[in-house]
Amino acid sequence: MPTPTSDAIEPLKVACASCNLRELCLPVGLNASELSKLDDLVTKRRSVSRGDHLFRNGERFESLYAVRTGFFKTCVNSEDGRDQVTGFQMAGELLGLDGISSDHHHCDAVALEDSSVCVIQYAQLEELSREFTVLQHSFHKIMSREIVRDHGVMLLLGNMRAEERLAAFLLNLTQRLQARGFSASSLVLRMTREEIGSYLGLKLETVSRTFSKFQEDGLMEVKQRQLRILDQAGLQALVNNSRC
Amino acid sequence: MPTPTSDAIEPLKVACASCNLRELCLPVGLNASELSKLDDLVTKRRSVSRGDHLFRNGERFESLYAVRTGFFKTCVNSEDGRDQVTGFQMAGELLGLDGISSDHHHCDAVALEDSSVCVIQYAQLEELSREFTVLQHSFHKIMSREIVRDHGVMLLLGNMRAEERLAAFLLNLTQRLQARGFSASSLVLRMTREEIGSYLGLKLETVSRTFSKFQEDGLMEVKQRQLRILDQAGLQALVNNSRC
DNA sequence: CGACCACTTGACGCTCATCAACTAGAGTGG
DNA sequence: CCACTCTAGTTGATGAGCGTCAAGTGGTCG
Repeated sequence: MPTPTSDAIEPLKVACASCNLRELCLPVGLNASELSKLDDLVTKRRSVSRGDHLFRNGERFESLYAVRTGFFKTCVNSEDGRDQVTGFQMAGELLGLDGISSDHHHCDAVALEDSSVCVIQYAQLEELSREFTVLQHSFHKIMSREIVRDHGVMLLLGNMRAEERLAAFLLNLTQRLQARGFSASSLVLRMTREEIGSYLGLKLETVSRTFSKFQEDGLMEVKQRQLRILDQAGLQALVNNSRC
Repeated sequence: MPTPTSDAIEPLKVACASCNLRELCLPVGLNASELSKLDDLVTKRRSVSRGDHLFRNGERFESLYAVRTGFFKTCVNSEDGRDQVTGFQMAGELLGLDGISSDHHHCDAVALEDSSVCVIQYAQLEELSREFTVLQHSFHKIMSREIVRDHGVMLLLGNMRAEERLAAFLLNLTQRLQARGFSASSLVLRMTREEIGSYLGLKLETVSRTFSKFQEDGLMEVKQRQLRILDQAGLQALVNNSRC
């Protein structure tokens, strides 16, 4: 149950121009004057406590959200109660793109730790991107990148075996963390085995077993959610060599 | 092997305004004057023979393609030679959205029957969509719809069993055919069992077996690629009731 | 300290992949 | 027109991989 207090809207001015995520987020490539225009659009910040929803499937779509701090998962659910995690989002990544299609969200977005997001009014974003070619183009690129990413997940779900899936997942995660200035080898998972399993099309027991196997094989150290990659090349080899 | 002659560029004028796909394709919601502007943009048509590529992974991205007639598949391939069909496209559907992310295509698009497409210069589309709000919005909706569709496939690949996957696939296919004025019950597959399997994360033998089982169960008639749906509700029930 | 939840590990069985043999239909050439 | 070939599809036998069920461990929080 989400507590209403956790979704407090902060009226604080958030300056994209001074945000350290501006090279990862929507503002990529904008010049100073364009950035200041973008700031007029991103006027609200919102805090979401761990476990709470940023938005839910079926809710009216009005805004995109850029993760400022924290960590999210998105998941779709079928009528008969099946649940599929479609992605994990960290700082600088955009949430809510699915909502554009029908003015309603098609998935749930849940904070996996206490998080804060920048609220981007979608109507205003469309307006501003008619004015600034660069913004328009980079928004399109972000949507397209999401499509490419999803196709990669389809490849993973359709073709790979459990070990390959988990290895690919870990490499993707560490790569994104590294792009944000974190260590490429040491990380703390924000999600449960079950959530990883849901994303990868596996059961939590299989995820757990595969972690144990990676540890036995000297590829990594696993202490609950504390991970240390010992052999990145080894993980990469697992992903690439389907038959070995 | 693609024959060079099959990719002939036809300089024919293609009028979106008079195209019978305008309610399914990019022009949705545009008025007469906007439609005529769009026509200035969509100046080329291209024919692609069965088996030939419309574009390939790695090629420079310059245009989107709207399927005018025919049928396509798109597939991604990993470094180690794995192949995953990411979608099947029919009349009115857009191809190439993945290319926007990096100015290069990230998948192959192959015609499954002799086909023709409208060539949409992407740079011009961006330009025009800065001018026409409606076009901008409907383009965004198309991209978002692609994301939503991909999430649906992820749910299918991550959670469903073979019968459920095939049933969901068939229902999706007939629904799209019906939207184009074809029968909801009788159809001819344009793709092989292997291509269906690749899309659904199954092997061709499993697809074949599952078709046979559906036939035994009286859900449909299967004669090679000629299908007839006998019990649509039965297929729907398969998709919805994961435990029966 | 006790309760709870995430996680681990083992035993077993189902689903689907794999391998293989066979059939049907389409295209080819004598 | 018939044999020949090629590809797509069907069907059977077998087993690997992962799901399921169950018991147990460890860390966390009230």
